[in-house]
Amino acid sequence: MDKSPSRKEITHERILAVAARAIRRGGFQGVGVADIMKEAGLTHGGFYAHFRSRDALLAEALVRAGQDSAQRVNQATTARQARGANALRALVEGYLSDRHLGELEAGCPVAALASEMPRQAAEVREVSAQRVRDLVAAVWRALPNGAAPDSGPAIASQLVGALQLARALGDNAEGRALLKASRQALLAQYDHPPSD
Amino acid sequence: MDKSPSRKEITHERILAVAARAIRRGGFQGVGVADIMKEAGLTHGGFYAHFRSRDALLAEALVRAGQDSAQRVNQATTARQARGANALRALVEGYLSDRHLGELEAGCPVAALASEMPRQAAEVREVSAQRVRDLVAAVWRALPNGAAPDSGPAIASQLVGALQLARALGDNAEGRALLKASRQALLAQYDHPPSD
DNA sequence: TGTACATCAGTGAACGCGCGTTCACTGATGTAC
DNA sequence: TGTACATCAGTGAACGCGCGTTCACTGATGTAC
Repeated sequence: MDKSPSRKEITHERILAVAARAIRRGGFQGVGVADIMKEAGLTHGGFYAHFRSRDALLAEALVRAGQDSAQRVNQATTARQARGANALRALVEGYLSDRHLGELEAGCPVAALASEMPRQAAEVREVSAQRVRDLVAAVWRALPNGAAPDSGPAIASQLVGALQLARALGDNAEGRALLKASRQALLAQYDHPPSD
Repeated sequence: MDKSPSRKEITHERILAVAARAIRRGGFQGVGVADIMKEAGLTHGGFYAHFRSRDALLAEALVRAGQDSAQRVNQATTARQARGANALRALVEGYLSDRHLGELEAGCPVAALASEMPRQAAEVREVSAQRVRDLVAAVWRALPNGAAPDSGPAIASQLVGALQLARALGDNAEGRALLKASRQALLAQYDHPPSD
């Protein structure tokens, strides 16, 4: 049975929740120990009672961001499936939605951080690689039986790339247009709607 | 007619060439004024005779990186076309090559920097958006006549996404496998080889 | 061709600032009797 | 139930360091005569 969490564990979780959002908002390099602690309602001095180093926080925060995002994706996907979409269509429409374009801070950490990942310390890169594997696996699960094995990585790439290019264009008409084009191209290829 | 460049212009170009590689290697945030100047064989004090600010350098360096990379892509594409590939296949095989996976520093700046772009100063974001538009346009030019209009953004997204995910996995067998899968999926969809 | 001077590219010290990390301390929590 | 004490989470000052930016200066380049 779960022990009820200690005071320290509660604080640890609060720091982590703040950091998981902060790394997506500001990037790995845009996040400071003092900022995180302040946002969690603490002073920076206490940080090292909770984490070995800043990199250790980044690694833990990335894991947390992945969990949060996976849960959100699952909820959104389930809701779309309840309205009649198949698994792949539900995933693609959710991931490449205007909503996800804007919600950088609570969205997929791979899309938010991919180009910074190769530049991180080893412990952060390991967690990063696992986030990528998990994303590819999630796409794979949404594919119909008998899909080509290459489709998992290919579709995952397109999801991440489209969101990033759209965000680079901006959360505006131009960005949304790119997102829509990628979404429609994907659905046309992998999810031919029933002709009626 | 071109004036022969002044001493200052030559130095300016040298700083820019160093910076164009440095931003791809270290990211926008990983690049320091003093580092750039040192690598260009100068002291940091002279920097502000060449650039208004660090952000102004980042913007100019990104333009330069885009030009360098476009030239490389064009050369590689032309070489592959000379060996019989059509324009799209040549582009995809070049962009998603093991070589490009490893040469972060001289490769496509959009793939190297995409997730950092939304976090930059306005002058850097404007140049970033233009890099994205140029990439989509380059893909469009490689498509056969009559291709669906959505294919430009969709394929550009997949190119950028695949390179980034592969780099996050590492310049190793796992990263190359993801790259290969994306490449093959793309070519199977958009460039059905002649059956023989 | 040679000298005198103005221009200008680059130097290096200095600035204020914020970073990651350490540490002696405080004050609240919880246990022992 | 109440007091005494040990534990422990969090505080806040301090550290060394590197950053972007400024500026008075130097020494080389190039023009005027």
